[in-house]
Amino acid sequence: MMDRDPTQADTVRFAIESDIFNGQLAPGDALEEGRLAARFGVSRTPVREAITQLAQAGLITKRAHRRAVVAELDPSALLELFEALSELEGAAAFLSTARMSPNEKSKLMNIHEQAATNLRKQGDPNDYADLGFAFHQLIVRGCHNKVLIDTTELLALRVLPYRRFQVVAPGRLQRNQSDHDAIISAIFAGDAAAARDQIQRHTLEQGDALMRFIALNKTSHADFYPASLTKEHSL
Amino acid sequence: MMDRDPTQADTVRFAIESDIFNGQLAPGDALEEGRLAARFGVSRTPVREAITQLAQAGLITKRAHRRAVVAELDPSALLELFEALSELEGAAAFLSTARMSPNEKSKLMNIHEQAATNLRKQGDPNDYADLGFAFHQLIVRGCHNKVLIDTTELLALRVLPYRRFQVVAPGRLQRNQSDHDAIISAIFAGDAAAARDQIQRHTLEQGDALMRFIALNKTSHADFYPASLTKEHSL
DNA sequence: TTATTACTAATTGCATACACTTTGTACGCA
DNA sequence: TGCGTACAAAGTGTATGCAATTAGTAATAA
Repeated sequence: MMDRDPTQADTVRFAIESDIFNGQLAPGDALEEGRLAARFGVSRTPVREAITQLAQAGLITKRAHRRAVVAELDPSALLELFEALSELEGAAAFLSTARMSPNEKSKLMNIHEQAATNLRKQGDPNDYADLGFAFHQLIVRGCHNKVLIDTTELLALRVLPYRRFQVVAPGRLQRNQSDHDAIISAIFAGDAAAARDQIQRHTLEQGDALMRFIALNKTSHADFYPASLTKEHSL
Repeated sequence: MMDRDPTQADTVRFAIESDIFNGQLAPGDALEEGRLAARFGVSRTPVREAITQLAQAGLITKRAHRRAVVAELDPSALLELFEALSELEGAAAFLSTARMSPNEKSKLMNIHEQAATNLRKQGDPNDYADLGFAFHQLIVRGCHNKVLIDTTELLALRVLPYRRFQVVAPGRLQRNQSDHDAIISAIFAGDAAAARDQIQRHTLEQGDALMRFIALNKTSHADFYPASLTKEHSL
């Protein structure tokens, strides 16, 4: 949508996105055009435009004459989101199995092994999460279908604000890693159907876990937002 | 996104959408904020907002300092779009097989039979096209997953401007109808996997036909836009 | 004639102003 | 005290104006 020569609306939009993914802005938080305008040193016009775009993308909820808020997903909405995402990722994986270049495949394997190492050496769980994100992203992008990629990543973005809820339950990471094992095996074996089924089940389970965790912890969202979440997620 | 109390931007947005789907606005046509504002009797502000939203939805292409144009899809982009759409519809059909209510199923069958009658009696092809659209829509909505439905319909919208290109090649409608036969049979038989495969192949073939037709007729788009296309497509 | 350049007109991006809607608060009443 | 109402403060939706950029046009050179 935006090209070179980013307009101020693009800049503001990106800044707000970052805030949402960083947790500076939590689901349910209100977005006031005036304050944002002041904060970014622009008028309300480009801020409004940015908000409109984010609303269209589903990251923000906007109703006429009411202030925009960062989209809040109740458990059932989260479930739907993950169900749809799992289908999209499954479709992408199916296509990627045949379409990924050797270079893309080796990148994927590389990420996967880095993750394994991180796990073995009990590295930073945040790093592990980032590697997992990259893993999924590489598979999705491997399908070489821009529409499918954009659509999938748009949905993936919508769960990102909830990522910090990710439970680090005992054995969860190992389970994740062995899931990834199965996925990567299917891809390298050229078994597209298996790749689809594996990643679909995997993503669905991730969603299930997250959903249940949130459902069980209905306390104010703010409690779960640690002040220090510095890592920027590349989009 | 919009609720009751539609704002002027919503009104304008809807009007532009209609123009695009009616063919008043063809792919490649420029959208001037000033003229649109004058035409709708509002200022440029709500027009800009409407355009921003449509751009985000993919119906319009917008670059900084250049005027917005109705999105143009080259054959390869169309192919990608249909590939993604076929996966989405396939996923929806898979879920719908188990989730459609008896009432929804009977509605679907009803539409299908109306289409059969239209075909047998050589009715208006436009009516047949509308029934086909409704057929797909009912299946998609039958999955009861709002995210998946919205995502799928968003992509379906993006091909709508090209719908008038639809070839009425000999036997094409019969083929379409027998495809639908197979799909509906799978759904009523409760065979989710078959429903998925059938609708996926079907949608992919529709896209292929359209794509090839457009590729073979590279003349100015305007040639293919008959003046009389009065039917409004319900969204 | 065709291509290139300079210039003008049209158009976009943004700031500002204002009316209308909503939200927060204090008051009055039960 | 609790609830509803009225008023005040804040915020959103839209109109308008202006500067920066693009698009159209005419003049010039090849």
